[in-house]
Amino acid sequence: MAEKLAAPRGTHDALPGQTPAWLWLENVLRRVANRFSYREIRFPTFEHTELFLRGVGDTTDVVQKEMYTFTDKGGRSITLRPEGTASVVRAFVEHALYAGPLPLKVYYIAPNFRYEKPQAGRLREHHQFGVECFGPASPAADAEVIGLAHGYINALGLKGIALRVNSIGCPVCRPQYHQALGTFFEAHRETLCHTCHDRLARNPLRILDCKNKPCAALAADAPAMTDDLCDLCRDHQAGLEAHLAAMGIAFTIDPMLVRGLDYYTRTVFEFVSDTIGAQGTVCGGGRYDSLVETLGGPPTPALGFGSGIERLLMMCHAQGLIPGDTDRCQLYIATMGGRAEVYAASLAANLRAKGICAERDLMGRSLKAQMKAANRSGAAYSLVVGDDEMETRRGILKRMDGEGSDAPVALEAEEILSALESQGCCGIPLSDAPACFAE
RNA sequence: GUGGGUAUAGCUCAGGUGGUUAGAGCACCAGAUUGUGGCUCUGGGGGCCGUCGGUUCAAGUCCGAUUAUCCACCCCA
Repeated sequence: MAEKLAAPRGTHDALPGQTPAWLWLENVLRRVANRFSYREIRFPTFEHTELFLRGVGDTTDVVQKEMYTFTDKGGRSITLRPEGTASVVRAFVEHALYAGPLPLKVYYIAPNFRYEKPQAGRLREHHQFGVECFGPASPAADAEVIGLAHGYINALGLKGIALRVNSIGCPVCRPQYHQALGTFFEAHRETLCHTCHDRLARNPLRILDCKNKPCAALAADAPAMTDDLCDLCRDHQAGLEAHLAAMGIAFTIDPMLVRGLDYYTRTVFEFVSDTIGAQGTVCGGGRYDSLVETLGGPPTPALGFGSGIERLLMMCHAQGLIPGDTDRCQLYIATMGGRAEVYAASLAANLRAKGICAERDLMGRSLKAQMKAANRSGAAYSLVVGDDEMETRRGILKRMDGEGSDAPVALEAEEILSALESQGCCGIPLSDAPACFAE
């Protein structure tokens, strides 16, 4: 054998045994998004590097040291998307969706790429369910977006996830706060850690998020943003809290909550679990009222969140929430002899066209081994086609669960189909409604 | 980018202080009066013990490096 290759560091395959869990999760997410009238948006996996420099912010770690950036054959600087919001906003502006009816509500399920050191719940390619809502400035929208996240967490049955909310102000009040923070931390410069010295110069807000004990202790005494919010931000925050309370969504105000992406204004929030390791943020987002304008569109308030699919899956696994695979084979056709094998091919094809999941041996196995395979496939019924059956044109539909009685049947697709249907084993139309609308 | 743990079969792991042909369970394949699965029993295939170098008469075992992986910091989902 030739030398083996492995998937790149920090990436994972979803093997056939694991994809049912992904599909289940994605379906729940799509349905919940659908209930809130969100529509799916799709966008490229790579963008011009400048989009993220301008959108995410060039002081962020994500942009400074985690992007997969390369020059393409045309000499353009291209970057593999590190997060979804910038792409959605770009599409919103590029296609002038601001000229259409607002609010515009979109969701996506897409991979993101960041050059990080892999860890529990942290990958170099991870998948995100994200939603973005363009147009509304009202805190009702903040509450609805948070409500959507709350909605799928409930729909999945997840326990032990806490919601933390904060306001980081707006372009009017944040500069004052920055200044207040700056002077406060400047006075205690010697107790700050190395990285926080850097933060002090670039973005003192980040010091609040530092986990180093001395910094955290200092941060606890730092002036809180809530004290420096302008009236409009204060009203907005109060409105959000009132909405959340009315919706029965429990939350805590966390003055230390700061997000690492520069575009956030006012509301920021996180849904956090402490059961999946150190990387416990399962959903994070907020309002970004200036981003559309920053990326060349008209001033348009907007907000959204991103939610890590892999982290959600980890939690669902840990809490035993993932249902068994229901995509089982319905009929396994076992054959003996060349004539039967060819006939089984036509039977299987006809039944599949009628929406039955029909399986047959492709490995040239003995009848006994075929029955084993049938059992393993989870098939509800099996049908043996051998010399006798080819002679009499009749066979026996055998129930693989060993219960009830086996049914004689003529060896015609139509007859087999009606026999299956009479036992409640029905075909599924091959052009079904989209999964998110299926009940 | 910084720190710690681990690396033996497809998977989960055994292999005291170095000592002949490296093991188990699960999985896979084949049989158990030759046309019928699940349970049981029997047998089989499959490992340059992550890689390279060092110590030694002798290395899966000790030392070093390297790579991968896991966990934590940082940051984020």
